[in-house]
Amino acid sequence: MDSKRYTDISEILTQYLEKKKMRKTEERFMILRCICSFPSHFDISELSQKLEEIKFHVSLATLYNTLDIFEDSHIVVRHQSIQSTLYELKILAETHQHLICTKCGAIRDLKNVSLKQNIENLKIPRFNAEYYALYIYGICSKCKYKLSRKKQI
Amino acid sequence: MDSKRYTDISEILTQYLEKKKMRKTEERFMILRCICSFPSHFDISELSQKLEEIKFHVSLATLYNTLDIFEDSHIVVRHQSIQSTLYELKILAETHQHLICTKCGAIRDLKNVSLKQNIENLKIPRFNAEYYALYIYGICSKCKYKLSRKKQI
DNA sequence: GTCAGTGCAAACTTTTTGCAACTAC
DNA sequence: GTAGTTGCAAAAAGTTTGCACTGAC
Repeated sequence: MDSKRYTDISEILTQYLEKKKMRKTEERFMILRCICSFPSHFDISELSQKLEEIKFHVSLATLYNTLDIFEDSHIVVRHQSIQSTLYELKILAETHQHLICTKCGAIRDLKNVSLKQNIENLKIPRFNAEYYALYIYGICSKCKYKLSRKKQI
Repeated sequence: MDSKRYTDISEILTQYLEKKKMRKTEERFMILRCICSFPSHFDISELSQKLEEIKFHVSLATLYNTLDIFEDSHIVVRHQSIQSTLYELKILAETHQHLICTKCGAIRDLKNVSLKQNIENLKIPRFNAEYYALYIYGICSKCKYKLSRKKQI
């Protein structure tokens, strides 16, 4: 687990909970610690599985509830994918754009710094932008390969 | 209903079905005709409702199946929103730049031509880009106004 | 001690599937 | 005629909710 990252982000959570007069439960911090160990996107079932692995049982209701809190406190961002909802640490999501294959649903990250700056520097009237998500849809190389083989047969 | 638009798009569907050796059923063309009458995004239940209104009953299974075909033939694009899946005619979806208020959930469209061109001209290795969606999250002017009034009280 | 937070299971929503009936070709 | 489509209902998958118990404050 990335303990440096966890230390920084847990401070954000602490301040958020204090500001909202919510309780600092063991579950909330353990879930956050677990999320910090994911290198990229994850869904509820992967998170639940990882928590079971370290013998820390949390109910589904609590996971959903906690991720709503993390989303509201801008610790994670939510991506709606075809199968289920994916989450990602916001600090990771800020550095990239998403490539989504419309055949298999796989998500890849694209890092284009100038595009990132272009979007962040947009002047939008009557709107306070906080963060963004760019999804580029298409066919990944694996599926393209499969499709081209199908045609040959 | 926009019959000019329907005439053009039904031609795309006809060619797609012939190419794939699939049947040109009444349902498929009536669903397309109905979709052409939506000015913007719609979901399955809105589409179903609109079809009932014109006394053309179609089962849910057929609607889902048909929209998969329309997506594959690039007639519609799919947006995963929090509540349910939204669809939109691809020709309407020229601007995929959405502003989403994190307080009230309102969606506004942003038209920034240079950003659009920037994204469309991206060179992405091992990925065939087809279309994109940019979601910028933040606070809309209405909610900002409400928040500022709250603080005064 | 109090009430927000949690666990569990049931409920709910959206989407998919199996199968019989139908129809475009 | 036949195989692709459709309708219907049941099933599956993901998420939310109700309620009793627990523990942070």
